[in-house]
Amino acid sequence: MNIGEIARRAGVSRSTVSYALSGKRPVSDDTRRKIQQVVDELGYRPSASARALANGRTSTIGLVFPPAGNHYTGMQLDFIGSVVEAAAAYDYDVLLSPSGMDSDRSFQRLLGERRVDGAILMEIRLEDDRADHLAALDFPSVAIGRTARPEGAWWVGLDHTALAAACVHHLADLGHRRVAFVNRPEQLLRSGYESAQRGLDGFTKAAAERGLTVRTYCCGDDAASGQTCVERILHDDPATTALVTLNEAALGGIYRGLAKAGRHVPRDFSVTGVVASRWAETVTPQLTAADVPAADMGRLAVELLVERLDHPDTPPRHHLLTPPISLRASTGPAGATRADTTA
Amino acid sequence: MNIGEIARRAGVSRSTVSYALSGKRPVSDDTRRKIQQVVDELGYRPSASARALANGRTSTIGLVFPPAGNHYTGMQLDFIGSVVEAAAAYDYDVLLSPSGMDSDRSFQRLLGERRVDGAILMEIRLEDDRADHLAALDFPSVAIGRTARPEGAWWVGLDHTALAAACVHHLADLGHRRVAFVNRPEQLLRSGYESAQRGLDGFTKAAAERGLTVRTYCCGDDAASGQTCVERILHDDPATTALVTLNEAALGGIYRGLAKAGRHVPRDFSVTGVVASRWAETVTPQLTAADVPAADMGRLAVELLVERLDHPDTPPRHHLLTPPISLRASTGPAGATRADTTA
DNA sequence: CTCGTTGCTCGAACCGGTTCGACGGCTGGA
DNA sequence: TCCAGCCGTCGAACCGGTTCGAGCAACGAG
Repeated sequence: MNIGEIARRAGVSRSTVSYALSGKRPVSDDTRRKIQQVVDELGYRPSASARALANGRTSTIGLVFPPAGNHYTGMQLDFIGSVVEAAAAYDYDVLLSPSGMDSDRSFQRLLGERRVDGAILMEIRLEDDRADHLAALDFPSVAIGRTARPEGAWWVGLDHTALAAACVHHLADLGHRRVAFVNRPEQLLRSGYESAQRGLDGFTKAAAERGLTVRTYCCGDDAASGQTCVERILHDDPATTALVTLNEAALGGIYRGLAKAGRHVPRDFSVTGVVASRWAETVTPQLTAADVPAADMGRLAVELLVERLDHPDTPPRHHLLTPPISLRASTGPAGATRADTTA
Repeated sequence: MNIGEIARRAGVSRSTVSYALSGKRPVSDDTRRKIQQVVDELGYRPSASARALANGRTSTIGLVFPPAGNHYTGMQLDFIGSVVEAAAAYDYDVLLSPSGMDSDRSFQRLLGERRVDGAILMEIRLEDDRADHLAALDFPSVAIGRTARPEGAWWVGLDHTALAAACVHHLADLGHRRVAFVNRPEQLLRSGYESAQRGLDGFTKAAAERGLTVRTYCCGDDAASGQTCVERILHDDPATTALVTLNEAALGGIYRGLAKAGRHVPRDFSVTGVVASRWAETVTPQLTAADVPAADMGRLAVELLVERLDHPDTPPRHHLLTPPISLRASTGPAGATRADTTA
């Protein structure tokens, strides 16, 4: 059931079938109907590979996500879901590529073998080999997150600096003076992982502005690490009354650690951070947090990429999002525990 | 930089280059070295589309996941991650396809346009259009989950009946007599969603065996629904002392509902169910549950599919997994609340 | 009636690989 | 010395589409 078969049965040439189906040249009504009938009868669909070979477009976009071994977070799932959905709306398929490094094998497949028309990069670093590589090749791509010098690039990102700062201000406004910061794992921070770096930066600067006493911690992406981290925090400075976290996966453990230490949230201890709303609402008490609009970001990334593919000469565009803090139930005025602090 | 260019620079014919790279026919060492050198210099990689067109294999597998609009659960993320990883190990890419119905557009793209060599189906129903369709076409596919009549099919599944029963027995052994079942959303149950159906079945039968008094509930896939559901349970029968759930996403809400109602877990109320371990460990107290080995299942599915692709005439194979219940901290002997029940 | 348009359709070339049959040169045995 | 056989290479055909230039028929204008 290739195009030749259709042509034969419809009594026309292959090119006429092609034109009838693509509409790129006029075809008489009679002919078109005849062809359409044969196509419907046989359930014919043109081969994606052949079409891709002929016109150089695969109608597929690559979604490059973090190296294996990493634990996936809920946010990433939301990204993937929304990217796939948005891509489908533009008639693109999504090819998943687990990739880390520049010279990664799977990365080579995407680009070198021309499996995709463009790519969306997740989990950006401030200095990002992959992003640099793509830019050097002028390969159409959109980053979810922005590098240290995002000027000439296409991206959709979160203003992690501002978000972390907003968390600090929120806590400072409530009277908290000793605040901890629970970041993503040290390995990610050190490798220049954007949200970890900018979040830490925003936290530190805002805390300095408000004259807070702070400690910052790295924490593994799982509940057990979260619990351990809280233990360390309370051991290092028992007078701590609040924390800010970027670490979604550790959240459950953080709560558990606080409960074990006898700190009631939000009466004795406030928790806030940057987390997707779904997860903020899962924990009890529900987390007051800057909601990461993962679904929007995925959709926006696809829209930018499609635009870039359709109009190769458009100047770079981007979206920098700063979602507001959603007040839920995990933060409250400092006070109760100040007593035993001063004691 | 196509194969002709390489051939010209190496001073050989296109076919020789092809053979040198694929190794399908012997090539002299001199020639091979010369070709390899040119390939390395130019960073040549053969076009995936052209190769797919020529030899009829795309080296891509399709991962068909649930229709958009569904909320994704943590389990699904683990599946996706492990499938992608395992596929990469076999040199396959993974194409994501959001698909529900048989005649779905994106499903048509995968099969009709021959974008993939085989497919993995997630979120199987007992009567599954997609699975039937694939079977009818003899299209290589592996289901994650099994249909009502899985005989001739390839699949890797969980014995939900046995798992739910195991939860019941665990609770009954602890002395619980009035137990609730929190299922996935009603819409999923009614559409014949496998885990919801078989889980309910296993729960009901085991409860009857043990002479328990039970009520079963459907619950939306989010925290708020979980909370509401617990309220309904305690309203319908305040003497309920335990529940079994399949609903990962509602878990946080279930805990919250219990806390709001003043039931302490596990002292006054036991909770158990079928949940991926990552999520069971996130909540406090950690959930005693049958751990869904999502990562293993993804890997096994890929292995089966690859085997089926490599040996088209192998008789159908499958894996039925029955992970044990991991004892954590959310279940305990019935007792404390028996007092006010009998009162 | 003839010529120039206009509107459809056709054949051929091309995209970039793979694969098959054939062929030339070298070696070894008779 | 001659021929068989083997090894390595080549040219051509093919996979299934798209696209371009050309050709043919019908039609209106002069």
